[in-house]
Amino acid sequence: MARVGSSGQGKGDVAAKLLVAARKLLDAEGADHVTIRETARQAGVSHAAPANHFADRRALLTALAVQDFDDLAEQVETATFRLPPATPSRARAMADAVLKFALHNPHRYRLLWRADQLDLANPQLEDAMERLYANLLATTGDETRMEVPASTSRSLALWCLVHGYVSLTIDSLLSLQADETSGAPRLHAMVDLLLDDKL
Amino acid sequence: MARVGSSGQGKGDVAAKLLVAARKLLDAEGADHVTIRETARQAGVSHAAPANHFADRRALLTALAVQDFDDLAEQVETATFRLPPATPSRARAMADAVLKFALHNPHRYRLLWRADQLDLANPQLEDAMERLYANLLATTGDETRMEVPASTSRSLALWCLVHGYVSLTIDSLLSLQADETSGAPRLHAMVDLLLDDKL
DNA sequence: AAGTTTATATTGACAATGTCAATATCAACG
DNA sequence: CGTTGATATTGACATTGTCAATATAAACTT
Repeated sequence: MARVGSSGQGKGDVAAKLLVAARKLLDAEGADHVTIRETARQAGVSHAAPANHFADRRALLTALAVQDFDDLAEQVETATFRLPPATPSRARAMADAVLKFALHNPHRYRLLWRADQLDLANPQLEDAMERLYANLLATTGDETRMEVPASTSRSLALWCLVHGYVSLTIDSLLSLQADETSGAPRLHAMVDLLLDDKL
Repeated sequence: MARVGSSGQGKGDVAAKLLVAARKLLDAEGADHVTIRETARQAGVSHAAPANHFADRRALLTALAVQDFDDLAEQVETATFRLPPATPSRARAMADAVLKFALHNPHRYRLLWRADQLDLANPQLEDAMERLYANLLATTGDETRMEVPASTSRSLALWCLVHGYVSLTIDSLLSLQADETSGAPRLHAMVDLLLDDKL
């Protein structure tokens, strides 16, 4: 059984130490460089020890993604919860929060959408994703939760626009000179373009 | 020097055979399963033979991406070139073409944006990307080529919207029930939402 | 024609990885 | 005290990308 807090081991559980090590690797070099063996090395355990806490590499990456989905959801929440729903200013705040998160830690943002590397059936991941989506789709407030009305939704379009822009931006794939430092003004303008005369 | 068509070798150059094998692997299992050794095996050459034609794995994947960028650009062109610029119908046609390409071969579409796996400095890749972007950004026709005006552009917003939707769709990350078979109607509606009262 | 260069192909090796099997350790429990 | 169960370790295996050494054969030079 997993001992609680009995003997004084330096920091915490092995699982926790592994997650810390894996996160450092993710932030430094990206998901592809988060290897089980290097993570174990950084955590100071043998190369097979992680198997007791994470079934395989996918499970380890999924655990990281759960943290990051929650982190992003929280940042979006705190950036928008005070603003009135269905307003351009709230939409801009959401876009800003996502862009800021992704620019600050691109590897984390990329991991969130690497469906091939994650265990999408993981309940914790599902919950964390749902939490984020609940916030994203509540931005324009024209529908409640996951419900998609007849044709489409402003919220969905807004989210796709933001995600597309952010994804391409952090990979420098827009092939457009960025004369603006943060890129946020351009995103603001695009959000306004989508919402103009509609809110 | 590379011999031309001298001796009767079954199909074509080794480089060509490698690309064919690599493409089959890409389509079947995704970029992560396009390994140099398996590609060589499928092409019937030794595991080190590819090194003569592709410097490393990245170069092989880049060669695939060049073909796919060109392919996608061509499909967007043929789907839109007859339609009048700066019209919603042309924008919808562009969106349809991209979505169709991605749904038909998701692994190819994903590869295009895997900046970490591609050699973005490769001139052929740059050309192919530029060709695609020229088409994408000409969809709404409010600017000529790569030129980004003062604030933003409808074209850029349109492209980000389409790319975001398509990316999330092929990875089943929208977490929305798809009661529509193709997903195209929903994308149409979102495109209209962006362009309404502006064209 | 003979010799030399050059491109390309092969074999073999190395370190690294994910994962499995066998074993060891060690605390909790009967 | 002995057993059990969770966890850790070592060792092994197949696979991968890449490099070095070598072989081959065509093309070019003299």
